[in-house]
Amino acid sequence: GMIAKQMRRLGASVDWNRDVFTMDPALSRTVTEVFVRLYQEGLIYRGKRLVNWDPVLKTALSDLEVASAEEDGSLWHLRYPLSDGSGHLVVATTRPETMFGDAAVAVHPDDKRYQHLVGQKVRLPLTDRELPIIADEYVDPKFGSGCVKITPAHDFNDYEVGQRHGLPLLNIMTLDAALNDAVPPAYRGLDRLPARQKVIADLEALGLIERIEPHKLTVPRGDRSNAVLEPLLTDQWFVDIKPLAAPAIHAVEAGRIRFVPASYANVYFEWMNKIKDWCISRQLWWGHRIPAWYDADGKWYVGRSEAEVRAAHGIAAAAPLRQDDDVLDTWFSSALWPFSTQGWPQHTAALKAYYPTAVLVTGFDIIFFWVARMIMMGLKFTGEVPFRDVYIHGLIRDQDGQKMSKSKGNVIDPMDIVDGISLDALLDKRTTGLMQPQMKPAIEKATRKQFPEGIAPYGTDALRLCFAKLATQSRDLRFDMPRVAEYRNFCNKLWNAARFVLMNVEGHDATPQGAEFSLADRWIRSRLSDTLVRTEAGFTEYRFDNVANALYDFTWHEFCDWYVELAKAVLQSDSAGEAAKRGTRFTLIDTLEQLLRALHPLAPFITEEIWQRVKSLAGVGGQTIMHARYPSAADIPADSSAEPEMRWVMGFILGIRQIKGEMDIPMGRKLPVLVQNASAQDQEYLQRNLHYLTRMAGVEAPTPLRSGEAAPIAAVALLGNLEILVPMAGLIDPTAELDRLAKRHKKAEGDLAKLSAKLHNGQFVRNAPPEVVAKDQQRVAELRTEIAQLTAQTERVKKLIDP
RNA sequence: GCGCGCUUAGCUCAGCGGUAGAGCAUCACCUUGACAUGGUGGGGGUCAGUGGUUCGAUCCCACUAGCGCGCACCA
Repeated sequence: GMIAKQMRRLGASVDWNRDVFTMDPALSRTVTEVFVRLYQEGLIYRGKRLVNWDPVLKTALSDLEVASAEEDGSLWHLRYPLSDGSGHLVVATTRPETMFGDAAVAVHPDDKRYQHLVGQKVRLPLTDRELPIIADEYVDPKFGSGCVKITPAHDFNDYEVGQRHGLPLLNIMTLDAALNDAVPPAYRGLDRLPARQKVIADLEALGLIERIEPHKLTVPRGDRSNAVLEPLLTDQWFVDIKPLAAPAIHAVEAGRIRFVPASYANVYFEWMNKIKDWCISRQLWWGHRIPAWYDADGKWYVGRSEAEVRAAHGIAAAAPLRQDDDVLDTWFSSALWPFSTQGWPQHTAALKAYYPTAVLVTGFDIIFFWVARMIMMGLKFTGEVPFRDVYIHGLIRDQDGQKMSKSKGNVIDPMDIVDGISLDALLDKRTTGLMQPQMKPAIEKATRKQFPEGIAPYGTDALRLCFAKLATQSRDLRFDMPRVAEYRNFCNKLWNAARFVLMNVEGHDATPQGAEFSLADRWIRSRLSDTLVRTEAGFTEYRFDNVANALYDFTWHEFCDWYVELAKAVLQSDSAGEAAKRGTRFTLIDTLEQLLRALHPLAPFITEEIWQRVKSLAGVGGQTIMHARYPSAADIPADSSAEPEMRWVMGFILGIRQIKGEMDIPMGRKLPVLVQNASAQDQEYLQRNLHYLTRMAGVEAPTPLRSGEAAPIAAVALLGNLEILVPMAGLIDPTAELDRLAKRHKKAEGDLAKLSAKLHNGQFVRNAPPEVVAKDQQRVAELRTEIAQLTAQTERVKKLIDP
């Protein structure tokens, strides 16, 4: 329920009518059906096998649920006396307590030290048993003593050796991992660890311990209980997985399923090629029960129901049948999800429509648990892959790169970012119901430090935009609250931009027919077109970070920073005609409306809210933005003349702003400006865009310097060959201006030195593509002009200081 | 042991053969009629190290160092 609520609050647009639960009757029937079919084909079998046993949860686990970690232990070298009394063999072990389950001692067949002993016997200390000495390639002669005790019922490798040599399986443990009645009375009932102490002590007393050395060993623990697992011989159900894995491997090899990023296919192949049979039975009370029934003799029958079993095997109603108490591994039913949810085994319309799906979006941590098994089961039971693309996103970690977990107390509930949470409530949330209550003070301290005032409310859109931005190809994503704030601010920016647009369009004529479109109008459309090219590419490539960036940059740095400001020059001008104002109003509302649709998948709530007020003004119909078409670059041609002219306008404005900024001249202060060296195009651009330049740069109308007229002492901005002069009298500190010039001069000289060295290299000129060489040559020419201008300017300013 | 990933500005991360980018942080200026959750401008990087390929390497290759992950595992 909580997860469903989170999904709704996060604006997931899923079909809630199809909400189902794995243990719903329909899905349970699918589970049973699959089990029965696999059993009938011989792909599910039951048997006494060595499995990973969790002695705390008292259930079998699959290999995937085992988390191994290196821990410190000891390697005990034990003396096993030879039966003929001629001495002893030394075996090395990390598990001395399992000696009661030994069935042999093994040496390598080529090991000269022990070859002569193969076939003889040793006496197992503390017991009255004798063990054969066998030869097996499994033994590494260089490790330990080169002799290994073989305990087939308590070690996976020893099990294999035992199978090869026909050794007996001696189970010495109970389900609690205590020693059972198969061991000498003195050890019975002891847990394995106390038992180990006692065995060591007793062997020591008998002088049967050669030596003990410290040893690092990998200890398998249950991923839920953290208990040390025991390989234990129990009756379990297994899936014979290789016949299912082969087609699943092929489907990915053949490209019928594509992993994104592609490197995850290797992870998949690595596991699938070495896959082992899947233990699917669990000794838990929660889950799908195994559809197998036992008669009084312990013989089992698999079927869809007890009635079917009785009918199929002619078992009288009076004869007792007992259903298997075990349940299935939860991933067994999960593996069927793509088709169990669509009504399989019936050939439903839903199955036809929604299987396979286009994409599975998931985390890398469940590629084996879930993705691989869905592929195997999907292919097996429908003959088709369950999905075409597997998009693997990274795992959100905390600000220190730690995986979020309840026990670490570093979990952040997305709802607490959306709604905000007080420190007290957050502390409460993180410290109640802890498995390890002793962690509470540390968690409290860390939480207080990180969120001294709790978490502010940021809203769903900010969180979603932030996650999109974080969705790079990397597999760990550090969560960073300032990143959410960044997008909260973005939403605020968008909101205010929309206010501006509405304020200027509501109650005015914004129809495009017969309107005049300014340079800025044409330019912003062209930029929108380019932005949509980028969002389309981002969605296609599953690069949602690129989508978020493209929309962020367009909204903030093109639409707000430039276009809205340029639009003011038209809308607030007395000289601009109605047709021009109409063109700008239309472009404002139209661009905003398309931008909202472009942003909607990432920020569903704010875009809907604004769109409802914008749509009619933009002449767009529809009930909800959710059903509006995503805007397409194909509908908006790029404008190849507006872009360069606008770049010139921006260059002009930025040049003057830089002078003002560095000289600490308030932007509001109108400055007189002269231009020099203007080309025909510069003059044309200048004339056409005076209204933009004066407003955005905060200058009076720039006047061209007449030929022959002496330039006043001025700060200079360069735009190609054009020199923009800001007279310094009374405004600019000449020393500061010299610093500024020197800085730019140094940079230009550095660039020039690098480039000319490159161009003097004959190899470069001969081998590099001509356009690269031409570009560098042009750049060198520009730099030379710039340096000449800067040098001349520096001289002029110097004279001012020291005439 | 096998496989994979990472190392770019103080922080979090893009870029990945042809003049180093963003956000945050930082400094200066700005109560400008959408927005101070803001505006304008600035400072800040020998792109982990070494070698190779190339006219040219942050980008490709090899090795080294550090960090991390997965799988397997020597009793």
